[in-house]
Amino acid sequence: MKPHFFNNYKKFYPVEALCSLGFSRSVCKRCGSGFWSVHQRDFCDEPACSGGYRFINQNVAKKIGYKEAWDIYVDFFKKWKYTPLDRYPVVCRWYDKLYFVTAGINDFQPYVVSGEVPPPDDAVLEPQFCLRFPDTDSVGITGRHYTGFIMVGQHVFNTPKKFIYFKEEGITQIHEFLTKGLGIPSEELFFQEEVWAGGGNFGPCVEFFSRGLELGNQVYIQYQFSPDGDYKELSTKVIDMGAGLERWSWFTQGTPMSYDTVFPKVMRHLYQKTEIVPDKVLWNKFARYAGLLNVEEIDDVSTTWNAVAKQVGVEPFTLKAEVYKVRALYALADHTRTLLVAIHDGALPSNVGGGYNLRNLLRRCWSLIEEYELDVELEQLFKIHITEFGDWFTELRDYGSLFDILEIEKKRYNETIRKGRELVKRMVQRKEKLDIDKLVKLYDSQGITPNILKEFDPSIVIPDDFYFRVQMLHEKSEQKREISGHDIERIPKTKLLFRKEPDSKEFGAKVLHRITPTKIVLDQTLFYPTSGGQAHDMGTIDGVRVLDVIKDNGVVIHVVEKPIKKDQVHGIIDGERRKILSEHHTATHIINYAARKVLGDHIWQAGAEKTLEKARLDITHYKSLSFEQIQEIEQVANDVVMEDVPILIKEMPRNEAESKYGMRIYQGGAVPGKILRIVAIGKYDVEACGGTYVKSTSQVGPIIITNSERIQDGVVRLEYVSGKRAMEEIQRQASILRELSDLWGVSTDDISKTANKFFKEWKEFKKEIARLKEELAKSREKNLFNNPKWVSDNPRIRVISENLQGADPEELRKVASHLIEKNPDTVVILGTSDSNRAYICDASGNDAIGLGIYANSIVKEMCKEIGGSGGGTSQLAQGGGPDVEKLDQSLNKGLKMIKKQLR
RNA sequence: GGGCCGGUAGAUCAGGGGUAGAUCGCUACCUUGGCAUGGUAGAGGCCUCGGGUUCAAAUCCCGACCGGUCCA
Repeated sequence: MKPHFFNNYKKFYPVEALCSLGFSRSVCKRCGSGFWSVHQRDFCDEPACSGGYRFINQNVAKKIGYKEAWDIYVDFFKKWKYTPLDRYPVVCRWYDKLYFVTAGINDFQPYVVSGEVPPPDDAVLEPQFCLRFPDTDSVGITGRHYTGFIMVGQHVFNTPKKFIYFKEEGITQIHEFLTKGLGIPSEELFFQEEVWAGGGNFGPCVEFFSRGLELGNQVYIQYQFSPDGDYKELSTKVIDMGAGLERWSWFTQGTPMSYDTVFPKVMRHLYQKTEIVPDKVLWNKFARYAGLLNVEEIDDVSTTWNAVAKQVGVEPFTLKAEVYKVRALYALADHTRTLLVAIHDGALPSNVGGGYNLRNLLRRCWSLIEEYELDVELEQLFKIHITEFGDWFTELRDYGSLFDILEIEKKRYNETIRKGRELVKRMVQRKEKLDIDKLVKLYDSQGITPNILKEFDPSIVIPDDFYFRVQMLHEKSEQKREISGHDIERIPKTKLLFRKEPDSKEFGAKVLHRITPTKIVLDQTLFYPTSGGQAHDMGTIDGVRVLDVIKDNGVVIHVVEKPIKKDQVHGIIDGERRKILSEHHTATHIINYAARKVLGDHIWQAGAEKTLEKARLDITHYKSLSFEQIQEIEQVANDVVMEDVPILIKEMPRNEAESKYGMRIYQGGAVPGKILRIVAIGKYDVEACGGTYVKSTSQVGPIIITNSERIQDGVVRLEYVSGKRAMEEIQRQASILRELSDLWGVSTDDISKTANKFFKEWKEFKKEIARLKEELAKSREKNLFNNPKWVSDNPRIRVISENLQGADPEELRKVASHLIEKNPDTVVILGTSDSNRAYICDASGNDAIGLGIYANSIVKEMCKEIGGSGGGTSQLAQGGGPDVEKLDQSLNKGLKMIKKQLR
């Protein structure tokens, strides 16, 4: 696509505006891109083409602070009627393709960009905090990379009906802001032609640079990829300008790295606590080339380091040591800010999904502290960010369970490291071979890093492609997803009668389409289809049972038991079933509120299901719930029930709902459409949801939490029942108790005391039995020893053989092993049996073994006699078989074998 | 979402079809004026649970539960 845009640049880029601003086009002699500048030049302004950052320690423009730059920006765009918005949460709940917001435009994907939902305003600006985990290794080195940063947005939404601004206006406005707002002289600006693609859309894009630093880029989203690889023009055309706010203040201040201008308080604290003082002269020299060290974009990192070191005029080793040391501080400052915002917005560190990125980041902080032996407390950094960054984004002051979460994460981290160390220590002690495959396996399954291995065995060689090998372990073909194959494109959306008439049970409708004879689509329906975790309604259509109800693209499909011929039909829904489902759904919202109240604001819905039997809600939480917490949630939920809070359902425009209730309304995930259906339980819980509900909380009846489990790291599942099902549950539990109390003849209050007593007694009896068996064995031993079946003369071997009826296999073993322990010249053959199986145990004393009498080979032969098999060691062997009546015969056989061996 | 690893004494872990172990901790006794320590003896186990294979399962297989870890 790039060559196409390049060759037809007049068609795709804002050529007219750039010309009238005094810019002319050149082609970079190094990278071949088209770019625009006031004075002609051979190279574009990419750091690699133009020789690095050339604003360090320079005064290109007047000095501007971090937030100040945003304020100037908002102020500047006012005259073009741009509306500034609040930031969206970084946890991207409205767009299920992403865990986190990675660019400002994500705020409006997918429904605004696709045209399905109107934008908050025609032209908007927003300071969107974005997360970029792939940049982790560049943080603190290139000066411009962050794992969490503010992307300043300029978004204009042009619809076929209304044109606002597009390429020419957009670039003119940006030019004016850069020159007059930030005060950068026009001849210091470079506009480079690029192509951007994302989220199924693409379009031309102009990146703007000054002195080797990209200050932002403006995308003109105007095309959409088709499934067949082709593309088509979008009806809605969008300006998507994004710029890292961090870079603006950095550019004007010219400090070596941007971090010092973004969170100066945090940096000051870090310098003070660690007593690390960056070498000013070195950093000023280094910073100019720092931008070239973006590990994501260069193939050979060490060559680049060598080149940079040469430019700076020091040994690569010295440069790296100094840069990495200070980088640790920059990384700590960046990572903690990222974590603060992400956790505040509802994400949790865990081992799945986006949570894994957060845990990685957190653990990287601790390992940096350890590696450089820094006297830094992470909690303190968070606190300073809360003051410093929270001064702007005041919501961050409500940090909720943050410090709890950190404490638990720290414990987990320490535990993992400790376990890893001990495991490696043992392996090294045991002199186990630690080949490459083993190292990779250790890291993959136990998280044991090569560093830990080196601690215990410095001779271990870690291959350069270590992490590549880890990835190879995970390479597997992706599972294909099933796609619903209903041909319903041309059928009109079904009118959902249950929305307007939640209490109706019967309706008339027309059959619009028969997908199969038993899968029918009506023009309207009262049947609630399975959606939003709520199970479907059941009932009849013209007397034929409805088995399933599915929704596909707004069309409701009724699966019926047998074909219905008529075109005009009458439907009846099962009111009792609907009632229970509505109760369970309402209870779910109440439980969600109760969990949030008891556990904290980090609680979000992570999934839900409401069936006839029970309901369940998965919530985001960082550890298993205690029984007390479960009971407290149950209590709070039932308080809401008893308060008899009316449930209000109203439809309202998405923008209005978002601004009135915030992003909390998206508990169930993405909800498409311009109009949202808002379900409010008083002041307790407000959600955008399409389910069915009762009229007020008291109709839910008692709510009983029946179970809670941690279904994965960071997600806890609550299972509960309400109304009629709750009554059944209470009675079920009562009858279990009743059964027990009847059985044991104690009152229900004493059940646990009695169970305790029984368990203790059981343990005591078990020990007593073991002791008695031991005693019995001893007396048998004496008896048996004194009555050998046969004693050979020379060498002298005592053979003891007996059928010990009534003994169990374990007793045989005890007796036999004791006898040979004390008397090495003894061979023991014992048997016993129960109603369907005979058991044999042989033991051979050391003297006997020396004469070739092996217990295991004798047992094997003996067991053949009784139709079974056996084995063991030459000293002690056991076996058995089903032919009980042949036991004596088998014992004789054993005796014969020994006699034969001794002859 | 997918893969991998683990669950054995109060704690940390060996063992890996055939007699349940080590270290620390615990209890008692000895040593001492007392403590630290040292010595001796002992208590402490539903080998997570449920199925299966087997003459025999802590051990092998399947499933559940609990935990850990890596990757997208």
